[in-house]
Amino acid sequence: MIRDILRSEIERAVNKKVDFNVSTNEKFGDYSSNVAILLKEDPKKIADKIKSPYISKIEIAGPGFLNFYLSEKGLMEGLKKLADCPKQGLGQKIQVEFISANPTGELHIGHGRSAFYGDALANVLEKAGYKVEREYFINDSKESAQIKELGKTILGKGTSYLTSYLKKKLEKRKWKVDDESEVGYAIAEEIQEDNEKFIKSLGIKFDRWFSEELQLREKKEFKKTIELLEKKKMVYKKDGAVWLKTSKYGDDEDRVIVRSSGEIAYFLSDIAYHINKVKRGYKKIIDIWGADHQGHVKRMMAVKKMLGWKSDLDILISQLATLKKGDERKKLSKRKGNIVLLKDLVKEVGLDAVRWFYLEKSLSTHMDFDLDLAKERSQKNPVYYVQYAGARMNSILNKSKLPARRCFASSDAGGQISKPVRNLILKLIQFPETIEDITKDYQVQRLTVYAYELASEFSQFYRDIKVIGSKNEKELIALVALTRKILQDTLKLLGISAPEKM
RNA sequence: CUCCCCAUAGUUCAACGGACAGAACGGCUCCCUUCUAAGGAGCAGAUGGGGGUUCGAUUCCCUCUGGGGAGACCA
Repeated sequence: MIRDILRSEIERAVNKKVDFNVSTNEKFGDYSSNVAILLKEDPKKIADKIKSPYISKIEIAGPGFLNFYLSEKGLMEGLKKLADCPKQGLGQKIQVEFISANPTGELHIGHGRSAFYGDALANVLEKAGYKVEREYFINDSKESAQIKELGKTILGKGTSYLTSYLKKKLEKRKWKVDDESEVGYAIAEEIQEDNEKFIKSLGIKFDRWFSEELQLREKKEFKKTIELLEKKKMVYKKDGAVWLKTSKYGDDEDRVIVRSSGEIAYFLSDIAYHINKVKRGYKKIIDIWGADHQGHVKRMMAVKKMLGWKSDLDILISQLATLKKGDERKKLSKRKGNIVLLKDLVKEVGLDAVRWFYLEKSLSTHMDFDLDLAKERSQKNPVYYVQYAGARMNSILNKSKLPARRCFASSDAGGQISKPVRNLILKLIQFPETIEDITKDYQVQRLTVYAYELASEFSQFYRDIKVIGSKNEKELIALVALTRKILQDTLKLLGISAPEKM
């Protein structure tokens, strides 16, 4: 990346250890750095020491920033680096677990956050060179409370989860056994199957569907986990229940892992699951949980410390969506029935617009879900602006008689790079930087910002430069082809289609 | 009562501790003999209050206010 090249050029010039920035901000040169401010040195002196063929000009501005302008060679170098994107992953294994909705009903719009965010994050990490596994945990243990609850409803002894969807599923069903666990599990499997189908239709592919029942409970993993924790002397009995000393490792209090009834608590299952994951040798495990699980973060982190897990564990919390109707704000609640299914939203608004709608927001934002706005946005969504720019690129490439070469080589510039071309190149070379930034801070919405900016930059280029018939047509076609490639890559990471025509 | 998250234009959202806080939608002006006007150019409009750390704070710390979550031997 050109940013890294500039960084090392500066490092060489100052020859000191300092954690400085090299950033882009179109207002201030192509790249800019605060190195002089941090070192409290005369920026001019530092600027004079930097000699690089990639830099054509250094400006000193503001409270001592160095603003860099790339030379033609710098621009071309940046474009060359596009091919080998970032490489920080080096094939390390990362696991991303997301959605993991209970198999007791359909996915609602709250699940959409985890779904699209997790998918896009996994895509980005993959692009950055990590080996990513996407995993979905199915809470389907026959011992678990919600499966039993579901079972009760099925047997007519309760009303939990009783949606029209479930009612339809239960029509004309007769049960030979009178066992809540068994019937609950049977129906949960069917619901899960429906959900998996639906998730696939969203363009999300999981590498592993991890069943709590089959891969933990049936394999006696709960028992093994308790034994392990006992061996570590981390458990004790109180009031007939088994407790884990999580408070020793940063949790607010100790937690029950086996209830006095002998049933296991969900927390134990979660520990067993994470032990299973850790054993697989990931460099990093990323869990995306709903806001209702935020209270569990501390206890899981406590277990990580307690057992000395080697894998990094990042638990991301997706904040709740609230439903807004006019001035009224409602909590999404299954019980109150003001739940909106994700499939209905997709049906109404379209998958591309829905994905954009979700992905442009950071995970920690409390989403105010205004259904009317979402519908309105189906027509005014920025995603169409981005796609439209892509369609224009296609149109140019199709109309030109010249073949689109892969590379926009230095010689193509013909000695002079015009402003619109230059701006477009600068935006292109920010692509790997955006990927790198996201792998560090997981702020996936940067990608939608980037996509929009790239489309916008291209639209200006389109206005100013007539490609077909120009004397530089060959070079410009190569640039357009490259832009299309990067735009397609970006949309692919977001899981959004790139139509050839609109 | 304790813990966690949030508070930015009229609205929905952005902003690795950096410069003059960006977009979109909505409002107001302009631009179609030009490779797709689903486009482009421009105007108006915002960091909840008070402290602190820093050369520099939307960002970090404290506090107040206002929202939302979590606080079961439910998940």
